[in-house]
Amino acid sequence: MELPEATNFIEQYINEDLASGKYEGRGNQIVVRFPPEPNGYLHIGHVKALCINFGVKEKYAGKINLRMDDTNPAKEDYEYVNSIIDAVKWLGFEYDNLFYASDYYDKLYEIAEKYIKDGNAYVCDLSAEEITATRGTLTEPGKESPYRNRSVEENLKLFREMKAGVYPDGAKVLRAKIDMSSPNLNMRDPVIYRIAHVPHYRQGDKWCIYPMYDFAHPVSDAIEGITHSLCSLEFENHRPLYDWVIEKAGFAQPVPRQIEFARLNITNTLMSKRYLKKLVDEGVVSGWDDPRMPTLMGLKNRGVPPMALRKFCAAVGVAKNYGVVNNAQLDECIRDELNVTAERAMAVTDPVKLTITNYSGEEELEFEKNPTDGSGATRPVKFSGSVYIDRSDFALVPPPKFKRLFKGGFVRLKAAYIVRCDEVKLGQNGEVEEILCTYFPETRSGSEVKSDIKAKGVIQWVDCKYGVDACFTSYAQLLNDEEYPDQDYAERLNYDSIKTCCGKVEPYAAESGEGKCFQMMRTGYYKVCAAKDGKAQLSEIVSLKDNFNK
RNA sequence: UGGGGUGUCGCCAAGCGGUAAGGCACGGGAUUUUGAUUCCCGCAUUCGUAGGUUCAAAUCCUGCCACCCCAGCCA
Repeated sequence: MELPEATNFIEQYINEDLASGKYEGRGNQIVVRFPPEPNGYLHIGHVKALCINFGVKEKYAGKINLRMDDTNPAKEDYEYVNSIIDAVKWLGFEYDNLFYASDYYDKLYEIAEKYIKDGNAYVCDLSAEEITATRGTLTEPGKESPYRNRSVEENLKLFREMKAGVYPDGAKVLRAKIDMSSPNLNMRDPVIYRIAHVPHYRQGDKWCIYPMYDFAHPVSDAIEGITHSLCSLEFENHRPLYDWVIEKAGFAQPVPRQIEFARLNITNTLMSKRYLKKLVDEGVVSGWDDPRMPTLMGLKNRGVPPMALRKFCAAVGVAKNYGVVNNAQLDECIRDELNVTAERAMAVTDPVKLTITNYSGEEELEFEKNPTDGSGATRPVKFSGSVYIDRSDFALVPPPKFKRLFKGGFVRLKAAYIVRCDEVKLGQNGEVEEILCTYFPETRSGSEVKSDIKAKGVIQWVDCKYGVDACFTSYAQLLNDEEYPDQDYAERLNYDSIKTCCGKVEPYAAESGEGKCFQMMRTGYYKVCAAKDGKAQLSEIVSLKDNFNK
């Protein structure tokens, strides 16, 4: 059979498995799954697992299930399953089936009874503390439970009573009977069922015993006919148990194979659910969808295009090395995507008035919507000869290599004319108040007439007459680990992480509709938000590269 | 101190016995009505380390070192 070229070690394994012919009876179909527990919101770390799994499905024309790994009723809720589904869809991934581990509870229970009948599981009366105490240590073997050798009949009776609700939480557990002296702690008679008189968000009060991950996960994979169960590195130690569970359950070959990969880490990006929750609970952020959060809802809210996240995962690759990707790589992927998808608009965040003394009247000029998407589409932009430019685009004393405006210098007003600064009006504190310029009609943008007048730089502007008041929000970089190793993440996020300033923006951008993304020329990529207090609101997605001052 | 993993450029990451891909970052240059984009060019004689096998090793063998994971009735 024709095998696709493997681009990472997971695909190599899949190719080997395919080549071995083990899936011939199933038409060589590869089946994978993405199994989040619905106990929280998906974040950027999950995108890697998503991309890997959906990537495999795509590459091998296989199937993929979205499976809610909901075996702990105390933590799970529909709120999370809905948010997970939304996030997966937002990323543009289409799954073949939506499954719930909780739908397998009957089957799981049946297999547990089989374990008992086969002498592979027993009901243990030890308390949680006692089980911990007898588990042994890294270097010493554990001690066998005194209940380890109960008869099949007794185990069955007890287990059925557990299910019937005869015992309180913690009174008894079902344990797999494996090897208390195994060097792998996971094999020392792990608990596979616990009693929890807690209603399940989907099953209600039907159950008071719930299967543990180590039992439910492999069985769920096997039930669904998963061929490759991809998970993160910390489950490597569980693989022998994974295989044991499936083998003793008696599933027919071929059975799923677990393959582990390194999870995603990004510098200055908090990825642990626990800390993320802390930020929400302490009110450091406005919620799970705060634009500073690395949750998919947060990223979406910030204006990050889903494709940028997928490109990022592709760039990062898949391996087993523990690594931390520099967040510059993420930023670059976001820019890369926005560069071709975002329209351009002009905005000034720190306005200074520039008046052209020899211009009168007004006109409509052509402004290219996006010079990089190849469309060449333009839109009109009104010009009245009196504009706001950004304070940083003018210098009283131009630094070396300065390409923008200074007294006596020339600069092009983007899409308009080249102007020369003749005079500068200063305020009481010496700050620039107004810049007076002369414009040159023959330098009109797109003009056929050749002009000898040249300008080294091009700056953006917003017309005084038509410009709209705007509020710009930007999210500062978190303090980095090297400089502030002891700083708490919550503090880092809190520290000046939102900055706002008021300026002017073109009406085109202000009226373009909430959610639209623009590159505000040299100031960065921004998302349009709902107007507030009569002002247009623009929030930064990612800053633009700026090589000046390097 | 048991077991399971991992160590290739500042950061990710290919490589699978035949003489170090790529991306990010960085440096230089060209084009540009965004100091953006685009486009060139440069960027590990060396693969944790010490030995060994081989005509030939990042790739095979051995020892050592470093880091990560495992003692939830969480997933």
